[in-house]
Amino acid sequence: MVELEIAIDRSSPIPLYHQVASAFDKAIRDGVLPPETKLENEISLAKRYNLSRPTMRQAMDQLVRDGLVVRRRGVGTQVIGPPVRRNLRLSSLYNDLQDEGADPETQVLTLETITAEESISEQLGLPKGAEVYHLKRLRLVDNRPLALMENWLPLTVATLTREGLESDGLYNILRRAGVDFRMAQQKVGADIANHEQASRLKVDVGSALVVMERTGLDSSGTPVEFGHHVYRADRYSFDIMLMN
Amino acid sequence: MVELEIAIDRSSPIPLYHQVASAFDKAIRDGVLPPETKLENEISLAKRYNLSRPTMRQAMDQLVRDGLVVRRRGVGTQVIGPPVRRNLRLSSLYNDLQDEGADPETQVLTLETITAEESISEQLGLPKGAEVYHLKRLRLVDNRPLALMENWLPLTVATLTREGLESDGLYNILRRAGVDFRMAQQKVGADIANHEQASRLKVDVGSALVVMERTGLDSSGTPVEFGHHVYRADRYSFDIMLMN
DNA sequence: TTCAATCAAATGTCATGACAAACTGTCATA
DNA sequence: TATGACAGTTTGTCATGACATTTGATTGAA
Repeated sequence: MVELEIAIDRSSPIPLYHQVASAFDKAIRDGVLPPETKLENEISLAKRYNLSRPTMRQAMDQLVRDGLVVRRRGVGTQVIGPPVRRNLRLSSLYNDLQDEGADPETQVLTLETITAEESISEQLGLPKGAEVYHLKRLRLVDNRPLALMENWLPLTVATLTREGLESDGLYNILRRAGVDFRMAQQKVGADIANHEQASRLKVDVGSALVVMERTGLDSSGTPVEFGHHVYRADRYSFDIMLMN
Repeated sequence: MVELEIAIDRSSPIPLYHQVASAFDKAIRDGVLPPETKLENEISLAKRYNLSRPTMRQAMDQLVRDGLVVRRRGVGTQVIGPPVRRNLRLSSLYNDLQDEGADPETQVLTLETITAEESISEQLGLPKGAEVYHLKRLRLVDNRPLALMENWLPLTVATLTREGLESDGLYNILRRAGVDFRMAQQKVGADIANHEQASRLKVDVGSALVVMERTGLDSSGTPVEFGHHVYRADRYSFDIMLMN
C-alpha cells in the first residue's frame, strides 16, 4: 500500500482528473510505483488530494484504459506489469508520420498531382477521377534504407511542396493545416521484393517485406490520407498492444 | 436530428449505461442511425430515457471509444462513417483463438511438454528451465492451409489434450480453465517460407509469409500464452483500427 | 457590406450523496 | 476439522446540481 505525493493545480486549465492520471502514469513508468503495488482505495485517495470521488474515478479509469493498473471490486487497485504498458501502440504504427524529416532521413522521390485510380479515390472517399497528391518517399535510418512509402492525399487537405516535405515531414505539414489525424485503419501483410523495391531498399529481389496499407482519418472520420508502405522485414515489425 | 426508441430494463443486472450504449451501437451498425446523423443532446436524451446525465454520458463515452460517434463541444454528437467502426479490432487479431476447432479446421501436429528455451520462458515470465506445453497446429480454411501455429503455455494454466484441442479449440479450453485472456502484446512482421513451412502451407519455398508473435495476458497482466504463427501472405493480413 | 460583440446551445468538468455487488477474511457451528 | 454465514472493504452504478468552455449563429454597429 503506497501513498503518492502529487501536486494539483486547481487554477490550471488542465482537468483535475488528467493531472492526477498523468502523475500516476509518470510514477508508474518511472518505477516509483513498481508492479504489484497496491494503491490506496479511491475514497481515501480522493480525500488525500481534496477531490471528489467521481473525479478520482475518472483518473483511475484512464489508467485502466492505458493498461497501467487493474482494479477488482472488493479487492483494490494494483499496478500492472511492464509487458502491458499501452502507449507504445502509436509509436510503432505512426512513426513514419510523427518523426520529423531530419535525423531519420526521408528522401522525397516523387511529388505530383495525378487523377486517382478508382481504388485510391474510393479509399479517400473522393468522387471517381478526382485529382490527388501522389508522393513516394524513401525512409532511411542511420543512412540505411528502411521503407519505401507511397501516399495519396486529397488536394484540399493541405499544400504540399518538396521542400516542405523534406524539412518538416508530412505529419507536421498536415498538423499545421489543421488536420487532427486521430484515427487510422491499417492492414499489415507481407510480400517479396520486386526489382524496384529491391534496388531502393538495397536488398535482394525476393527478400521478405512487411507491407502496410493505411487510411488516415481525422476526428470526424473523414479520410485525409491513404498510404502503401513496404518495410525491410529484417529491420522492421509492427508492435501492437491489444486490450479488452 | 433523430430520436431513437429504446427499451430500458431497470431490473436487469446489466448496467443502464451499457443497455443504452448497446442499443445505440446496434442502431448505428444496423443503419437505423446512418452516418452524419445528429443525435439529440445528452440532456434531453437523459430525460427521454429517465436517466441521469452522468449515466447518459457514460453510455456516450463508450460509443466514442468504439469509434461510432464523434462529440464536439458546443456542437453536438454525430454518427461517424463506417470506415471507423472499431469492434473489428479483435476479430482479425484473435480469430486463431476464438474460432472453434471445427469448420475452419485445425490439425494438431504436435503436443508435448518440454523444457522451455530461455526466450520462451522469459516471454511467459517463468523461471529458466521451466516445463511448458509446446503445440504446433495447422489451420485450414476451406480445406486449404492458411497458417502454421506454434504455441507455448505454462503447465499451470490448463490441462491440454490432443482430443480437447481438436474438438474445442485452445481458446475455449483456456476459458473453461478460468483464464480471462483480455490483453495481448503482438508483433507483426514478414519472412519467406523455409522448407517445412512451404510444404505444410503448400506454397513454394521463398514465398512471402506474415509472421505474428503474441504474448497473451490475463486481466492482471500475467502471461498465459506465447505464440509464433506464420500465415500465407496471399490469404491473410492483419486489420487494425487505431484511435487517438 | 463587413466585422465584432453578444447570446444560445451543447458538451466538458467537478462535487456530494447513496446504494449495490464482489471479494476476503473471520468466526461460529456442525 | 471443515464448512457456511456474516461483516468489512473496495470498486461499480446511479442520481442531482452547478459552473465552465467551446462553437455557431444572430445581432448590431461602423
